[in-house]
Amino acid sequence: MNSTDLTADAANASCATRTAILDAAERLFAKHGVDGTPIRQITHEAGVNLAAVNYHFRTKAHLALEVYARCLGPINQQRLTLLEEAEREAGGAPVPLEKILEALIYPVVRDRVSGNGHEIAFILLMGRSFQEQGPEVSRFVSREFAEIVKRFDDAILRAIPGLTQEELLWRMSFLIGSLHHSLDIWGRYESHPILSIRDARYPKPDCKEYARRLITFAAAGLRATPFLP
Amino acid sequence: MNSTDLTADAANASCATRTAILDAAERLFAKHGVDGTPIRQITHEAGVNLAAVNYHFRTKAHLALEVYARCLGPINQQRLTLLEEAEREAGGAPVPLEKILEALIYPVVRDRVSGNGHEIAFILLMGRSFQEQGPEVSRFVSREFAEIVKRFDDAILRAIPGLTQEELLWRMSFLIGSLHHSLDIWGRYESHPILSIRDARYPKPDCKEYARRLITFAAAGLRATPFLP
DNA sequence: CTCCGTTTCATACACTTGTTTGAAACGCCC
DNA sequence: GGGCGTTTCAAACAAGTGTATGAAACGGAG
Repeated sequence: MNSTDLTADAANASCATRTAILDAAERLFAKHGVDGTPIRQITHEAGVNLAAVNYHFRTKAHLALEVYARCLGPINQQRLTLLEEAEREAGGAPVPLEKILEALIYPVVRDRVSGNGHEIAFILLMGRSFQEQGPEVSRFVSREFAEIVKRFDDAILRAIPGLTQEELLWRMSFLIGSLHHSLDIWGRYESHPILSIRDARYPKPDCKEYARRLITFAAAGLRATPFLP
Repeated sequence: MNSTDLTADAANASCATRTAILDAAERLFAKHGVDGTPIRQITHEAGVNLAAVNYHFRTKAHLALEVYARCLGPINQQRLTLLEEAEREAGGAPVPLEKILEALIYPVVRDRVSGNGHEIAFILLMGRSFQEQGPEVSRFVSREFAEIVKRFDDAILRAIPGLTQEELLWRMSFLIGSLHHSLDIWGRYESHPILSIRDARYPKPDCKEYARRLITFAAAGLRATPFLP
């Protein structure tokens, strides 16, 4: 009866209209943002009644929270799985940096390219979640990322001896920014305005090649010898 | 009489309430986004009447456009000035990569730290401008960036022999993403949720140190030898 | 079939949004 | 000071927003 419970609030989880709402909301949230998508558009696209969203999820914020959770969970799970796999493969030795970055980056890229079911990347809204959403969403997202950050920080610190924790903190923010922004460009490659100003156009790289480019860039940035004052 | 003219539409530019609206709008847009800030909040914060914004700027979109223009102009101007200065200093030789990045990054960082007049960085909204705003704003922003991109692309290509244009295109998107995201974190360093999950806390770096960290990271990433398949 | 909890529906409510309107106040030049 | 273009103001408008309500439809258990 605790109304602050986030998962499985009032309804029994699996339900046709419920998941239909979640799917439509995820697609529309990714395209126009949470505040930018009216509930009516969600219900229209999902083919359900307007009141359904207020019945299954108590409010729009709760809906957004569950969309975030449903999208973030599998991705972070995959990240951890890939990292542990790489650690097992490396034995006791430090995991190669490129392997770590692959585990961090690839799940969200793969999800972007019409992955397991929801075709549009919702991960792009994660970065914006701290600005647009209320403190509830922000806290949930950051809590969801807590373990990820800790595990990957440790792995990277082992892979790059001499890198301080403070320097890593900033370089991780650089890395995450690179990931989100370039993913946005990659996802809407054909129609992105900033690309049309270049004279020459190049074919859109596929998922693997894009990830490789990003990993190469990030690995070099992470390994850079810090400027000592 | 051309109503599609963007700069100096109906009013004679300088006017007390007009600039008050622009200032308040810039501050609020940066904090809550364009769609997230009602006109009433702008006029209230500016201490002017509600109808003033529709009188001086015809519509809210026009207001946003002028806010973008007023913020983007000086920053890009500074960028070009710094780059030309570095080129003059280098004679005919290629400008050192770090100098180029400094010219690209420093103006927006400096603007962020309570610069010339408007204290809050509006530059953060630039990246989002393609998602939230209509095609008018997107086209304006991308046109505004056209020269910047071309000039800096050329300079970087000269500084890093062997780097292909296609690879540079992607690495620039990585760099811009790093800049925007880390700037967001840096600006709200004390209260950012993602930072509170780390055990240890470090003092917020000052403007110079933050820029140096980013430049070190980006320079290494740009210089990375591309993975050849 | 009947009953009852669950789900769906049409409709309405209260509120906020951007924009418009017409009158009042202001600042000048003659 | 009178007249007039420019600017400000209070009030209202129409449209869209999230949410609440109560009745109708559904679907098994008795």
